[in-house]
Order: sequence, then C-alpha cells, then structure tokens
Amino acid sequence: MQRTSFGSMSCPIARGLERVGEWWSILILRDAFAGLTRFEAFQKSLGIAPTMLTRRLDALVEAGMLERQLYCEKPPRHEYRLTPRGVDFRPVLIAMLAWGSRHFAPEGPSIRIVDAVTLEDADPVLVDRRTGRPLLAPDFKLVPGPAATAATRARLAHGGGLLADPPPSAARPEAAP
Amino acid sequence: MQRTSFGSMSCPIARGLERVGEWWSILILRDAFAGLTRFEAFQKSLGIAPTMLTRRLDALVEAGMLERQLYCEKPPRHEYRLTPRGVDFRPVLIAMLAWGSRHFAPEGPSIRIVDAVTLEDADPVLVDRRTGRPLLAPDFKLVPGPAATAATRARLAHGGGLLADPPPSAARPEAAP
DNA sequence: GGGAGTCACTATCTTTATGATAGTGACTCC
DNA sequence: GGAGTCACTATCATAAAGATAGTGACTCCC
Repeated sequence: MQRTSFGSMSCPIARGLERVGEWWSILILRDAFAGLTRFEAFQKSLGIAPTMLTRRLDALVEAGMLERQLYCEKPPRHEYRLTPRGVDFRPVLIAMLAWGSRHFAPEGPSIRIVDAVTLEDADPVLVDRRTGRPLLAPDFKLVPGPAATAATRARLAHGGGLLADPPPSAARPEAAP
Repeated sequence: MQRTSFGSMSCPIARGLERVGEWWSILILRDAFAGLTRFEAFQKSLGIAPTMLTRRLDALVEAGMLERQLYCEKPPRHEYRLTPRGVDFRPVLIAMLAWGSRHFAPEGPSIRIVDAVTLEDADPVLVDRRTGRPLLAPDFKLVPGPAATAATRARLAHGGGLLADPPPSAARPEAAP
C-alpha cells in the first residue's frame, strides 16, 4: 500500500509503519517468528504470489528486519532470519495477537497464551519494567523528546494522548446532571 | 493495499490486520487517541487525500474501531470516536511507539513515555497481569485454542513460536564446538 | 544418463488501490 | 451578500497487488 511515505514524519509510529505497514509484511514477520526461513515456506504458509513475496522480503531486508543468509552454495540458496530489530518487534505482534483474539474470534480463540506450568490463560498488559506499573495515565505520560518537532510538541501539549482514556463524548453535552 | 483478504485466515493477527492493516488506518487510530475527532482535523494532521480519508474512516467504522456521532444537526456534522474495540487497540500502538523510537529515531526520540512523577523514561514490557512475569518462553507458551485449525495446531506443535527467541542460525552448522 | 522434482526466483499482464485536484451543498459569520 | 468552514463526493492518473507462466541451477532416482 503506498505512495505517500511515512518515513519523513517525525512520529515513531509512522516511521515504524513505513517499514512494516504494507499488506503482507507483518504476516511475514509472524511466520519468521514461527520459525520459517525459506522462500517456499513463506509462500506456502501465506498463499502469497511469488512476486509479492520477493518484494516484501526485499523490503524487510532493506528495512533491517530480516537478513539473508546463504545456507547452500551449490545452487545459491538463502534463508531469511530475524535481525535483532526484527526480534524486537515481538511485543507488537503479541499485542496484536491478544487484541485479535479478544475481538475477532467469534468461534473462540484459535491460539492461547498460557502459563507454561499452570496452563492458565495469560492476560497481557504493558507495564514499565522497573516499577511494574501499567503504562497508562496518570502514572505515565508522553512528553516531547529532544528531536520533537513543533507539531509534535503542540499535539502532546493539549491532550491526554495515547495513554489516557479518550473522553466518552465531547460532542454534544446531552447529559449534564 | 489489498486484494487478498486476511479475514478468512484463522490467525488472530491476520484477522486483526484485515481491519487495521491498510496504509493509513493505524495512523488514523493514533490520531484518534490523540483526541482528533473531525474529518478536517484528520486531514490536516495526516496530509491525506480526502477520498482516502473517507474510505479509511468508513472502513474503520465498519470494522467497529470508530463510531460516527452526530454533533451538529443544522448542517449534519459527524465526529469519529474510538469504540471500546478501538480503545483496546492501545497496547499495539504503545508497543509500536516504543519499537519505532528505539529503531528509527537517529536524531534522538521525538516522543518519550515517562513516569509522571519522576519523569524517568519508562521501559515497556508485556507481562501477564496476574503474575507480573514477562510473556516469554519458557514461562509462557502458545497452545491451540478450541477453534484452532489443523494448520494452526501443526505450526504451534513444532516450534517455539512467537514467545521464544529464534535460533541464531539453523542454516549451516558452521560452529559445532 | 535422462526424466522428474525442488527451490528461489523473474517476466508479463490484469485488476485494484492510492493520490491529486476540483467541486458541491449546507450552513455560519460579519 | 460575500467569504469562510466543514465534510464530503467526482474524476482521473499512477502505483501497487495479484495471477499465471517460465527460468536456471541444481538433486534424486531409477
């Protein structure tokens, strides 16, 4: 999906999406985490056209998410493996997995994250590693960093933002008790 | 980006991407979390063509991520607000924000998540709410749920999967100590 | 040693999505 | 009554996605 590039935006979400925001990219990363490394394996798993797979793999390698390694010389054969940057993408995938399971599994979940010992379902939350507290307002907040643009500063200044629950309806104050 | 639909796949990540995987969707959700509600506000913030914005907003409403509310009747005017399903997407955005900041901010971060009191940078981790342990192997694992297909079961059976670190290089055992 | 099969792709062409630009209708404000 | 705001639609050019077929370099197996 592309024509407008997000890479020039200063927002880190936009910058990230520039690398993984195309239609197949995230599913390819999911399969890479599942242990797939070979072209054919991705193609079978995804049912993707080979042209598309070539383009997406090249883009992910270019973005530093995957790296190509020669595993056979006689006929040159490569495998695609996650780089540290790719491995670091894991929390995003886990969060998407949890969210997708909660909202788009009417027949019940197809994958569960469970405690390896008790087999109880896990309940994923994002917390701060040091303090263990959930990353939500009012305990945490977003502030502009050194590279923040004026636009970013403005946006952060006048709103709760990502960490605060949005107001239920600023629309028309219908209920004013 | 689209022709192949992910909605028919049984994977919750694919199902979720079907709803938010298009080029602009996630940035629109980001802006919705930032407090934007009006067509024009999204358009200005994103620099998106109005045709695209109409399509994406309609799709997000259709997917149950946003809802349209009338806030003015004289000329009918709507605002777009996050539904509970949209709000529940927050951990994905926070994870992306953190990942993007770590990898694509060579000039330094433009946004920081900080402790509201000490102003120290937060370090986001995904943990299990009950036990507080990070959602990683070997403490946790993925198991097939009741709705798992044969393909899902097979994939989960023979690999560490998303929660385990991938092997550094199963390619050619060059170093065999 | 000749045919079938595997693997990782490229070439070609059609269909679909994206994006730029302009325009519309229903107002409000001055 | 003219300018401005707002939320869109219409139209059309371009770029990306998708299907299908084909290539080259092998290996495997009678």
